[in-house]
Amino acid sequence: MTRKSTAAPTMKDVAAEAGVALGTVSKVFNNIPVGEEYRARVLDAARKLGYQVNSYARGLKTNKTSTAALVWPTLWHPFFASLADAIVGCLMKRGYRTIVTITNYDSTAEQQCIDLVRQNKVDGIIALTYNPDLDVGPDLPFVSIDRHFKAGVPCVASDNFSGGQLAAAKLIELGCRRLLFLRRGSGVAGEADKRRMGFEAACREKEVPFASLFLLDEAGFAPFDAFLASHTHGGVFDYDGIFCNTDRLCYEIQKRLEGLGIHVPADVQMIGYDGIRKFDSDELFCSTIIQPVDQMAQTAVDLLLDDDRSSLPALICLPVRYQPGGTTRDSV
Amino acid sequence: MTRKSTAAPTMKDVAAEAGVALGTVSKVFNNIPVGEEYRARVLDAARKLGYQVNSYARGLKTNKTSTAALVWPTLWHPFFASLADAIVGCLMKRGYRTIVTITNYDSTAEQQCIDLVRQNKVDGIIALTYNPDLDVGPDLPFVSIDRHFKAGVPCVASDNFSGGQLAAAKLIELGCRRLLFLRRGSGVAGEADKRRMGFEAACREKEVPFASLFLLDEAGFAPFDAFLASHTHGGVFDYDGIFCNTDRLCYEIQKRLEGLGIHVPADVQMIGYDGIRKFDSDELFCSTIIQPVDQMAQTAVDLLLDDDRSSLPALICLPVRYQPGGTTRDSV
DNA sequence: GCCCGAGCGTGGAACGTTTCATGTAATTTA
DNA sequence: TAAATTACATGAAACGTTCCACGCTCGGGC
Repeated sequence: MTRKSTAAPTMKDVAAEAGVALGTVSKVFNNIPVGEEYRARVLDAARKLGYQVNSYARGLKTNKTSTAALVWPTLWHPFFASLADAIVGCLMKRGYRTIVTITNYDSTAEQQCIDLVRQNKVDGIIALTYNPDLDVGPDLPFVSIDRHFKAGVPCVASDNFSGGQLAAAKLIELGCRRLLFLRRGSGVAGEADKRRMGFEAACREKEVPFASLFLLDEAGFAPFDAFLASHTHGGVFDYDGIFCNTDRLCYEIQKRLEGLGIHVPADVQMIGYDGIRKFDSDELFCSTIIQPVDQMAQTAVDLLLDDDRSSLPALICLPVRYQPGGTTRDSV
Repeated sequence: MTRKSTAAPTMKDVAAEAGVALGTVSKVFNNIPVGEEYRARVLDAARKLGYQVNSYARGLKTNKTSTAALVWPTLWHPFFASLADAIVGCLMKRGYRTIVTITNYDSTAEQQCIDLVRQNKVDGIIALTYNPDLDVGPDLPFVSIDRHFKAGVPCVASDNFSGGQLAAAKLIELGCRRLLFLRRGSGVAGEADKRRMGFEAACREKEVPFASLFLLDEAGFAPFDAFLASHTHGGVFDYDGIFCNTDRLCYEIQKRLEGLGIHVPADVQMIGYDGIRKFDSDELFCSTIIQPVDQMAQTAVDLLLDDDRSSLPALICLPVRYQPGGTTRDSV
């Protein structure tokens, strides 16, 4: 009787059952060449005993865990959820499991999650964070999504600048004469603000008048309402094209405009950013700049797992595309 | 020189640095009483060296991993995403990390994921699956969401039967004279079909005529279109109330009806099921029966982690509630 | 027919913890 | 004051792997 029947069988049990040495069993489960005769005996014994490799013992010994961690703001929001889904899928395809931690957009929680998963000896971390001076620690592959750190941390993002340009160009092409950019938050650094910069660059180039408005979180929609009031003359809003830096904001602003009797896209045309779809159908919430979610996920995973981490790019911008979705006059 | 400076420090290093025995360091990190003097020395040394417990060594020794696994169909769909988000949050609060695996609704993948995470020595599994005869294996806490297995596997679900009753009662209360139930798929066993059973029970009780229609996946909307055609007389659809077993289906059917010039809620009132919201705002897609997502998550986690697994309930039904969302005439 | 090398299975050390039996010093009891 | 008891730090064994040095066997070359 090698061990109590309730405990999980170990390699030692398999070795005894198969009549081979411990090292031979190990080789079989690591795909290291072993005589056919032996391999068969080991596999039979393993099947008979219901043996499974203990990944904790393996992780202790090898310092490799086949586990990556995701440090994520939320799974609630469809954009983050779809990106998380794609990343988990890519990691699974490469034989990695994924530990998911959720920060709720909180800087402190972000640091805690990173410390926590580091302690867990994961092989790498993919994070989407808001804390600009996060300590990602040494010696562990780290890929950031959509946030560009100073340190040697590679960042995968959609081409925000081009996306902003594209949105402005589309609105102009569709006949708008005066454009408005809207976003939440205040930071003018980092990836997020490149959408505005691209937008403004395109407006300047085409000599179309524009304004940019930041909606601070604490102020709600008050700044927008004020802007709307002060730029409405004779019941007509001066601006006939709006680019919002997320689909969500676009949707909210649209509802606000409709509530005031301003029709979209008849009176004002609008474009959002992200490419969020209703349920998992094809239908968009608004005309939008679509982020290449699958490609971003694939790129992030490749960057995280691939060997040559000595020469990592600082920033990878992936191409975006425009698609009409009901808030512009090109919608079918 | 205790060890190369590039490798992570171990308890042995901390013990040497603090001038105490290995066992003492272990006690400190397990909150086992230790003299104040010693505790302080150990904590100082650990801080100085940047020591962190190696959870793989600990897991190997204790056979406890502080890790749970989620076997999930997708993170794409907002209902599943929000439930996953809530579960991960509950687990984090209790000091557990979560490994997420994604099955894409595939029965084979479901079994593979379960085998995979079992091999990983997780402390428990929470799953939302479609394969009715999944082998969940022995000796590992397992909680199923929304799917009731035969075996001793506890299931957490919303009160589907009451939800169906509630939907029918609401439609009748709002003036509907003839009701239709719609769902995808075919299985008449399990939790999913209880929504129909509750619906039909309420219709019978109140003596309101009704029909139930199953939309097989391969047939698309053809069965519905046929039903619609054969029950439309003089341009008027016989049925003035529809209960769909998901918000998604409700939304799709609504669009289909509107496309045919049948107005919701003026001509037909509709109620869905799930309580999905647009983005993370409060706005619903349709009038709906809301599942108590947070409570389901909390219950599942409690069930998974709490000690007394000898007397587990087979099924826990959590209360649902109705909320108008634009597809019924009680919407504001 | 002998020797050398290739090929391959063997057994043990090591990974970083936890835990338990052991030993020592401090405190209490008669 | 001596013995008994408590309190607590100690160090080694064990958890289930991986991996390397070792040694056995077999075959080819001269």
